[in-house]
Amino acid sequence: MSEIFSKATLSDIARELNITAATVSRALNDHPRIKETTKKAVREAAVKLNYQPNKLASSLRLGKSNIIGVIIPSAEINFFGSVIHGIEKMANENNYNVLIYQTNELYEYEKRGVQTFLQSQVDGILASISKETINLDHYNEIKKRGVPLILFDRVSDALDVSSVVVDDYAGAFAATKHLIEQGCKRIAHIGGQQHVNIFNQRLKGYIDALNTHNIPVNEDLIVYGKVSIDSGKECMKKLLEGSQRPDGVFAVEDFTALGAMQAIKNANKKMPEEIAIIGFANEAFGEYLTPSLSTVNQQTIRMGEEAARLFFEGLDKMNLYKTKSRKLVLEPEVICRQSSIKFYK
Amino acid sequence: MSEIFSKATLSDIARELNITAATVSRALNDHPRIKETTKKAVREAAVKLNYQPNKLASSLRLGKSNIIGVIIPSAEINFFGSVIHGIEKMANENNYNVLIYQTNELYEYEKRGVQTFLQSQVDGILASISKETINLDHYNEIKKRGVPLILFDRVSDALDVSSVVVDDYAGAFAATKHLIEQGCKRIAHIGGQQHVNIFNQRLKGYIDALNTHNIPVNEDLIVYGKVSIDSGKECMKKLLEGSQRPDGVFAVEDFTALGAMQAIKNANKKMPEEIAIIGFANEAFGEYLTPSLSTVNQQTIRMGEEAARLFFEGLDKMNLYKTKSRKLVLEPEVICRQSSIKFYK
DNA sequence: GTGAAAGCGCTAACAA
DNA sequence: TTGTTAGCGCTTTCAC
Repeated sequence: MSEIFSKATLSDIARELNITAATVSRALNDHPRIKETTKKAVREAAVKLNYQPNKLASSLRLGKSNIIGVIIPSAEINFFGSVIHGIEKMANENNYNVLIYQTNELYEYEKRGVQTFLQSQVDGILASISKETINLDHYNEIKKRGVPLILFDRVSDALDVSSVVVDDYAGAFAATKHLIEQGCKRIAHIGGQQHVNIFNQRLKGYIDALNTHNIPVNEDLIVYGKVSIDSGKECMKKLLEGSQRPDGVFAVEDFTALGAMQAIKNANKKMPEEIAIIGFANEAFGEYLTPSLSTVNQQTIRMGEEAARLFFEGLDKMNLYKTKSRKLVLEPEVICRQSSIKFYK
Repeated sequence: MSEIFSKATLSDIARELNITAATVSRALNDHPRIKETTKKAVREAAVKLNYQPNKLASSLRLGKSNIIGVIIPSAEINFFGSVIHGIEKMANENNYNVLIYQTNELYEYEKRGVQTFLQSQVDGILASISKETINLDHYNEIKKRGVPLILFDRVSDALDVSSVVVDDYAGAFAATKHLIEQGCKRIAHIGGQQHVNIFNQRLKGYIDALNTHNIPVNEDLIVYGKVSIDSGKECMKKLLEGSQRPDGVFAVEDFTALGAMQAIKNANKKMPEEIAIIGFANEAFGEYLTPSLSTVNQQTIRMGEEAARLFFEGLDKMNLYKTKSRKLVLEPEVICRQSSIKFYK
């Protein structure tokens, strides 16, 4: 392989045709005042020389990279994979690229991600705040620099930026109501870290659903875990050993529900007859458990699309931060499966 | 909010301190021949002005972007999420960033992804070939431009590049052998598209395991599907309706196995007593099915790490393509769960 | 319709 | 130890 790796530039094409780089640039960008014949010649030379535009150079010149930075807690969580799918779909349609940064739910990584994105001159940042994060200075830094910021799913009211969330409160309310309708009398809740907004909202939805249906809220039926399979198992064990044996469980999300189901099986309780259970998030595995897991669908792809849409709309308006920030709330829906259906209508 | 969004540059710092931008650049990069006091002053001014380096400019100048482009079929597949995790880990350690492009298993998107990456001046591309792809010109283009290319998982022997794969043949052999050891006599295989290398290898491993153990290969026990839950269900139905009722099934991957399990349940057959089953890939859900699904672990995170490592090693050698391409083969291991264990030792 | 020239922000060779 | 200068590849204003 003796050939030298030659990357052709605008000037190479220009030299080939005895014109200037400026003309070549205009021709390739389909500038109206360039002769058709010139454009044709340029395009042909570009193909011949195997020209690929250097986006770095163009971005530097234009002050615009056509890159969206996306910060997510983990690419291994199905939910975020789906959201990214939605974001990429919109990005592709608008000729944008997507850079992804995983925080592994760690504050330090999140800070690094923000910094990396700012240095890479991304045109906007879409982010979902990690569980560990409490200090939000790095996000304020983004705003301060005039870089559009949109939050999705894990948002914070302390930041005045546009965001897309699922109505966790409504979803939790509906899930709890569903259990009530199935005849459950002692409905427990396995919650998550309460400083995380969405988990707190789900707790509230649960409580209000009980109140609305005149079922007393029993503190002994509420336990808080760390949002994982193991934690779900632990929490459920506690509930089963408590004095108030629940006949229904609303788990803060599906992995927690999964752990709880294992604990219930270990205790030889029947689902849904003795204990009905419902999760949240519609993770892929839920459909295939035995019994299949009822859950709440969050419209993940749509969330990604909407987050990207908010970003692009902000671009159109020239400056996102000049207009009032918008909060988009997607309506979740209960998915009834075997784990919660006691009565067949 | 009246403040102008001002992005400080090297010259801004220079002006502040009455020195030149070159010195500032050197100071921030900790150049040895810069006075300590100067460095200190520069760093302080940088903080004061809230300076963030413009990586675009630096990359353009250096001809090096410190970005690795990763092409994957889908971020929603857990497997690839894990691999990315491994890649990002290595990338972070080496001060690299990761750009991700999803092909959705489509050839056209894959081509676009490659082009986008080349234009973005990524320093290297790690890719997993989509199912639909047959023409490989776009990958050859990467090589031709002297950009390092490493393939992982879905590789092609037609491309002479370094790669990381799991030994699919060995994994399939071990999985089939496991079923034989459990006493299965009529072991079926639900395969995938045979032009996809890994699926073909798994078929071969299955056949050779049977041969090695003197079990005749029965064509009626081999069916080919499209690698999905529904397809797995369909294929299993066919097998159950056939004349050669299998007492063991090796499915080409876990989703296929999942579909097959549903078909088996629908037919009221007992697992593993009447039909034992094992999948491939160790998807997250397998552990939580009833019965839990035996499968083959592919060491996904490790795969990402090794792919990235191959890239960085190539960098050290100045030019990846000057040295012979390396094929790294990770050894998979059978994970025995309830779906396949007939005898407890 | 095209050319000339300048500059985006950074770094490196060469000078001093 | 620091300054001067040039240039990475592209786009755009101003000129003709």
